[in-house]
Amino acid sequence: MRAPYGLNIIESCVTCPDREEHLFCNLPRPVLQKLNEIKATAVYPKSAMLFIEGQPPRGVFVLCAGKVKLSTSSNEGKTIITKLSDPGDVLGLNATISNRPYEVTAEMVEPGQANFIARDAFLHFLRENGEVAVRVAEQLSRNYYTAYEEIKTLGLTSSPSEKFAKLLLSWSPDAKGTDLGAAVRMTLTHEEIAEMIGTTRETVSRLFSDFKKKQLLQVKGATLTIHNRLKLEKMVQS
Amino acid sequence: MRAPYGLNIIESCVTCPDREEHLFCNLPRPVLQKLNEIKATAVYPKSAMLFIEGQPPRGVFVLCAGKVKLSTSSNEGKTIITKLSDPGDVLGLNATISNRPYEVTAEMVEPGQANFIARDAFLHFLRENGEVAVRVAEQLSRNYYTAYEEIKTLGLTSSPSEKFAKLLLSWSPDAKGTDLGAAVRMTLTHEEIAEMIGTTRETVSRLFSDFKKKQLLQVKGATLTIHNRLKLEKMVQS
DNA sequence: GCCTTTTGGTGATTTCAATCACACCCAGGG
DNA sequence: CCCTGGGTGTGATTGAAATCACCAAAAGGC
Repeated sequence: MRAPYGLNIIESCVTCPDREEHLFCNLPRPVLQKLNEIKATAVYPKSAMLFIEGQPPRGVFVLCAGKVKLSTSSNEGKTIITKLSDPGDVLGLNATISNRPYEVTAEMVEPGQANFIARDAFLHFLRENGEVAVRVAEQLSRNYYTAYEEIKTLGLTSSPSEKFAKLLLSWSPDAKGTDLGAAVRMTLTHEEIAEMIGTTRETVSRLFSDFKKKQLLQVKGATLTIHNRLKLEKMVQS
Repeated sequence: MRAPYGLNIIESCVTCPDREEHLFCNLPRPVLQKLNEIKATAVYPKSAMLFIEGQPPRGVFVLCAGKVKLSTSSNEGKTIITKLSDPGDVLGLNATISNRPYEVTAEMVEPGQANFIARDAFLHFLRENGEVAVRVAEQLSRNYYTAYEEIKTLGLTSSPSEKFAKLLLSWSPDAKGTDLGAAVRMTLTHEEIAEMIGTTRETVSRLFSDFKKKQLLQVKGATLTIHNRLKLEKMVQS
């Protein structure tokens, strides 16, 4: 069973930007073949939910194309976005491994495609393929580190401006330590940015104004360019 | 090589309160025997540091006795306490598995004892003992969930009073949903509580006053008793 | 026991972001 | 074309917690 426009695990891996980061990249062909047998590919429109926080874990989703927003909400309606996932990411891994409810909601923010692997088949596959199990452990460990970074940001970063600077820097990981202006395509609304740094829409609006005034960045349509990366770096404490 | 006062992995496990939670409990004797061969037991005084945030991972520590405080600091001196570990917990696991620097500082808050297993020996041991590797994956997954809970608390819980209520509830996990007063021994200073819920010492002081006034709790020496658990539960949102 | 140090209590003041309240822009649909 | 609605900019007001500034109480050290 082939994916609608030819994207499946094998092919998506060919284009992985950073192969060691991805669970199923650089596996021997026969193993990939087995993976292809147990996966089911589907296309998702914008705003489709792959899974919702609290649901029992059905299995994992390997994102092939599109962007996914991972978020949690309090029952009062406040929402935090914890991660934006790109193609290659494996979603729902923790819940599937530990058989606990999904801890986040995964929603497509750009239409795309994902391979679904049901829990039973996935666990069975892991048991048969030790090397993949090791990768899963490594991936879990990475997830943990990401979560820990988030804790440090939320717990130790005091001001919204600092968190905002941190976020901007995370968007232009290249040109680290240099003063070169990096251009990033920004698809998020101010509301969503607010949910990423734990503040309000209005504050994000004001932050954009301030940062523009301070010559730190520039916005033209959906393109955000960062001038003065060094100043931004000086703003983040830890 | 026996531990100074007879506590080693095998014996500490006999007293595990919740065995499935612990990495090395209920393993077959020969496996435990191998573990005993590669471990080194040491006694630590109060305030001893097992490891410090940022250090390269030397290995894991299995806590046998005492209490350990895990914390992170910003370079501005602000500190958050992310966890208090009890006997049976494995410390430094993530760093050791993924060969990244320790992400936290582990400091004894009560004098105690721990078994140290050096990284190389530990990884070798895991490779030889698949069943333990699986437990490691499960433990990593649990660590992730704990971290995620922390994120939810930090990101979605607005007021200090709510976080304080949450913390108090986490201290009396028994009598869930009942109105029975639970007594807890409290060894933390207000300063440390502040570091756990991300607020200031003064605010914690005021919270204690408020909660006493509202008949929610009572403090006598180091013993804290919680009345009105139900009201506390109503205070926490998610 | 006394003296130092750490910890805890509480008022007064300040500050910074949330909230409220609009007004504006611009894209898409009928 | 206008009209609707989501997204955005910005002032005014408010409020809750940080900060500052003490003092009191307890815990150790000798």
